[in-house]
Amino acid sequence: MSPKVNNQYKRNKELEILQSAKNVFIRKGYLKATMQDIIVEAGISRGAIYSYFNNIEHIFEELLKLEDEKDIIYFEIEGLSSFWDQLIEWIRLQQRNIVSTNNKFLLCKTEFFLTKHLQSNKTYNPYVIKRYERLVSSITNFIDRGIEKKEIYPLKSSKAIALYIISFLDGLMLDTFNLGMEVTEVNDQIDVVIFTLENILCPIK
Amino acid sequence: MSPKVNNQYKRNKELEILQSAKNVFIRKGYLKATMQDIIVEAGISRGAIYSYFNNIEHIFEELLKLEDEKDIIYFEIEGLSSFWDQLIEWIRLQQRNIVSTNNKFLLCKTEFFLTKHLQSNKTYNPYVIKRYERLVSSITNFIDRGIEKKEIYPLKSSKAIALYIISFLDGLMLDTFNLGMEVTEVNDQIDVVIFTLENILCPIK
DNA sequence: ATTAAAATAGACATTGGTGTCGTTTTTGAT
DNA sequence: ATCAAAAACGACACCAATGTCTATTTTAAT
Repeated sequence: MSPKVNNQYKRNKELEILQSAKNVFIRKGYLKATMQDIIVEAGISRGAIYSYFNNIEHIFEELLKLEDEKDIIYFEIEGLSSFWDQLIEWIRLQQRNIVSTNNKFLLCKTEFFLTKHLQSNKTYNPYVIKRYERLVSSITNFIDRGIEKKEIYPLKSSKAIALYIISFLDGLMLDTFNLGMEVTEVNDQIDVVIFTLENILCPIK
Repeated sequence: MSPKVNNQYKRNKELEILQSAKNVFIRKGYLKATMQDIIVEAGISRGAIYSYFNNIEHIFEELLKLEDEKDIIYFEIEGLSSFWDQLIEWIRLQQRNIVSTNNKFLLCKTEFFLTKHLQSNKTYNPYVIKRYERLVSSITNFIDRGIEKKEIYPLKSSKAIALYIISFLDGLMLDTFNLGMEVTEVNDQIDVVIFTLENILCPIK
């Protein structure tokens, strides 16, 4: 009688596999990546990997969860600076993400959601919706706090403005990925959107 | 001695196959669609289809060309109404496209470009760039005509505004497809973007 | 009606991946 | 050192799709 093996070990191996998988996804995209690829990248055997994950879709979903854990929603941190400064800082952060090359995995996510949805007809993925709504409410609440603190006097509803910002950034991200930042002129566009936000949020001074 | 067969016939068959292919793409998405599917949908033999197209990527590219022929760029038609009315009318058209289900093929295109780019690393697709720039310059020129006619007094460059509009609509399209129009609240967002355009274009009256 | 080229059919070999399963190795409690 | 359970291995049977190739049918000019 002697049941076996460490508990932390399994989790580590799992994370190791997920990291290898991420490399593969970034290199090949979601749909073109194969179990084979991940097996090679992780330097593990077929049998082993299947004892951790059922299939490649499962792996991607676990990876998503993992990334979400890391994902600190910026606006949930109570800011020290003014509303406007914090907003602009966040937009600049997004700008840097769009331009940098580590948006690759972001694009894999887009591919994943897109193809998943294109297959399983008509039904929207509740997980994706939850993610989106979390971001929306985090920005909405941020705007609401700005109103409470009397730093802004928005001319449209907080939520509509939040949704608007997200759409714009998603579109800019997608187009820039497909076309390059020279073609989409990211900086000019960000400049425009900041201008429009000033007009719609009406920050004091 | 007697060479053979009608010439128009071939083209018709080609168009027929492309239409079937489009149905398949809409139903399954680009990457999940197979030659098999198209063969069945078109009710044609394996041998026949391969005498028209080399592979499924080839089919999709031909389909793209075909769709582009149909694609009338709205702004290239000289409008009868005022600048502002014409702009709003176009945005409403986009709004309807986003909400309607025939954005499915639009999403297949996105999937195609995305995965194509995710594979062939780093290099942007010149065809996609051409398409994008055509749209950009068509909107830009439209705005410029508005300026000439003294109907608007924009506070940012025409091109930056054009790019901004496209990004926003692309993002809204993508998110709405993935999440549904109830979640993205399309109408409210369109309302916001029109408001911002009024502030940035400064139409007379 | 004949005929040769073109168009179509569908069987086939091949490829590239999947998930399973029996075997071997490793693990850590005793 | 022993031992049973857990973990890892990798061969394998299977599947779905591809593109090719030979045979058959259709076409329209003669």
